[in-house]
Amino acid sequence: MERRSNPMMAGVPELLILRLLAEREMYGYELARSVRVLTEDALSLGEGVLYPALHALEARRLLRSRSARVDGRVRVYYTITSRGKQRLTKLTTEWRAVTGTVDAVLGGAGHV
Amino acid sequence: MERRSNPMMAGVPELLILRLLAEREMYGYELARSVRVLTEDALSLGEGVLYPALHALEARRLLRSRSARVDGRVRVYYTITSRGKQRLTKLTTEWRAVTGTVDAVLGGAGHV
DNA sequence: ATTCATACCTCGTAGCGCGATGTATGGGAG
DNA sequence: CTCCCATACATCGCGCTACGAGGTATGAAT
Repeated sequence: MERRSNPMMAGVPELLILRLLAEREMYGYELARSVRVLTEDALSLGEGVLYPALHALEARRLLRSRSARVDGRVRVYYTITSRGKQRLTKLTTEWRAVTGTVDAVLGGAGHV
Repeated sequence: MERRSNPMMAGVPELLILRLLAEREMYGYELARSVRVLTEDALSLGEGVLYPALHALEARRLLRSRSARVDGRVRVYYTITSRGKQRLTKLTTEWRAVTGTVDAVLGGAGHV
């Protein structure tokens, strides 16, 4: 019955996925774990978000995937494409613009 | 035909409205103008976002409103309630947590 | 008489996060 | 040998939200 799903997370999964894959190739489950570890559980990339996001990103050709069997289990490894890198750059710029502007309003209050 | 509606804006309207009204009482149209001016057009609080948001906020008792006729035109002035202030504090904290964590991932890349 | 700024409003669409749920395998505990 | 947990993939449906488009009405300026 927990219905909270923080709207501030909108856009964040795509950004994080692209950013982490820009570093190195990873598989889905590994991405989820990485986010948990990197952010010390401040953010979580749940499976209901992660896998659909990966499929959508691949469909948009921002990622490419390969399957591999490791220790009997199937893993799907994802790599960022050059289009993905461009998208990451654009998203990062947008992110800084939006958050920077909001921060300015939150901070600099009454001077207008 | 412009269908882009930046997902990063999720949660931002509520935050901005509460923040600006914490400063002083304002009416809807004034809020829209204030955001444009304060952010130098970096952000816009369109009417399709603004008015539904104000109504929802009032329904949740985070705002209170009064109507006034000024120069023949009707204006609806909004004031933040104490519950609204609490909500603003909570949202601001959340905002800083999320953006701070994402920034950390964006910046500090490969050290894990 | 027309156009523009002010000032309010609503509707429909589309996008997205997310919990819940499902499948399957390998390893360790009992 | 069985049970459970971690690994590893996946989908579905709900609900929330932003936002363009469209609608009404007034006052001032052209």
